[in-house]
Amino acid sequence: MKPQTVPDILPPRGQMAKRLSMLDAGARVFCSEGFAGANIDLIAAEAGVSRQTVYNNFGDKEKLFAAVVGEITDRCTAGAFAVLGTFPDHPKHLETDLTDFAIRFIRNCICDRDGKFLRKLIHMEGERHPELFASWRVGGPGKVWSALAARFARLAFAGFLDIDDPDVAARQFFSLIFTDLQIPALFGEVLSDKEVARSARIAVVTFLRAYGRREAGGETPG
Amino acid sequence: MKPQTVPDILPPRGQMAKRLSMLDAGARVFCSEGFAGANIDLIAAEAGVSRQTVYNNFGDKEKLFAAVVGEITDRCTAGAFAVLGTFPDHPKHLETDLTDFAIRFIRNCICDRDGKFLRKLIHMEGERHPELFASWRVGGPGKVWSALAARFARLAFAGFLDIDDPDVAARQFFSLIFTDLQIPALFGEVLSDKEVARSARIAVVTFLRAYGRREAGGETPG
DNA sequence: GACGAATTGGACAAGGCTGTCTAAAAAAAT
DNA sequence: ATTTTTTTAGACAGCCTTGTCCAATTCGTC
Repeated sequence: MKPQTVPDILPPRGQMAKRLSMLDAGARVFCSEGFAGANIDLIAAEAGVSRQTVYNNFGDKEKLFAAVVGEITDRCTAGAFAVLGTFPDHPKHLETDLTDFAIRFIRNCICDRDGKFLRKLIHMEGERHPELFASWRVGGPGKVWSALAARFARLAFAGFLDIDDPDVAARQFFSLIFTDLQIPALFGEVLSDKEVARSARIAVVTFLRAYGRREAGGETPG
Repeated sequence: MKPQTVPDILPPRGQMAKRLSMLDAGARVFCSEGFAGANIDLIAAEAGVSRQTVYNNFGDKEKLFAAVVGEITDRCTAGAFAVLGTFPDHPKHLETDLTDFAIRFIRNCICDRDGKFLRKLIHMEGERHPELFASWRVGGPGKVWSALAARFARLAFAGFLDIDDPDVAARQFFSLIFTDLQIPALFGEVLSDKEVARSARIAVVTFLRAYGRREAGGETPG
């Protein structure tokens, strides 16, 4: 063990720190001003670097934007899979565990900074430059849905749920989760933990009304 | 009957035609280029008027944008209420009638031109200029949800549904309807009638699994 | 400490856009 | 038919932005 050189990228220092700083500032400015309205000088200032450094690192505005999109989509996909790893495969109390899972998903994938950025980036440039998001579409939502569907299928197999089509159930689960978050999210409103918890709770209640086991009566098993 | 003077505004002619044309072109250009990227010359050209006419009618770019937002939000709200008027208050076959209603809603409020414009406008400027959408928020989704909740409550009272909170059920109904449309809509993809019908169908099936009457068992009553 | 790479701040040209102004033309109203 | 209003095309100033270039400076590393 020679702690002299640190080959790992644990503390992003030096060039990497600047690069991340620029991507971060780029995400902020692009999202709030739009691509055309975004000002490279402002991005450089917010990143704490000179404009020339931005051009040195990314070439031009469009390439910077593409890099920002790549960074955000990667982070969002990683975040979604991280939360997916906390799915309650062996639930003690199904409703509670699913609700907690939903809360984690909302907090880490929808209401967080990257989630907001991703939504805005897609809305801004999804139609004009779909190729920027092509890899995200197949590696992000597509895979996340499949993975969640597999978890639901396992729960159904174990007798916790009554599901015909796990893929449909997975997509509808997300949709129900987002029900009351969509409009506030559009206007950048920050949701309190209480609101998030309430949204998750009523979503899971409805989800279980639709997909919970029929024979075993609802909330009072014992 | 003196058809010499036409006080009504039935055929939008003259100034009104130009105004609508400008609002229309403005919506197209603002939505595809963003506010900062939108070019007044291009809007004027697409509207078939001179740039000066745009300035004469709306003052400046921001006022034109506000007028576009007002026009689109008004149209979307009106469209939503028009579809709401076709709700099956006395369903012959609940699932079929609700599915048809959902299809009408998708076609006329989500997948139509104004629906697309509204989503983009909100995403672009909702956070920066929430006041532009304040009246829409209370008069649009808020009222539509309430109205749909009232219809569901009536169906529940008539014994067709089993609903605890009609407001929640109404919002979740919309949410389920949009499940499979969100991402394609983001990328401007046009949905076939088949896809729309399928989305509506599986949404209504799940909705009825959650909120259909309990005692009258679903598909396998025996 | 010394070297090379990266960074900085500023100046700079080229281009685009907004918003105003004007005189001519067209449209509408009387 | 005439008068009034609206529309048009074009020119124009002012401003902002992108992207490049360059000399001076700082940073990371040996």
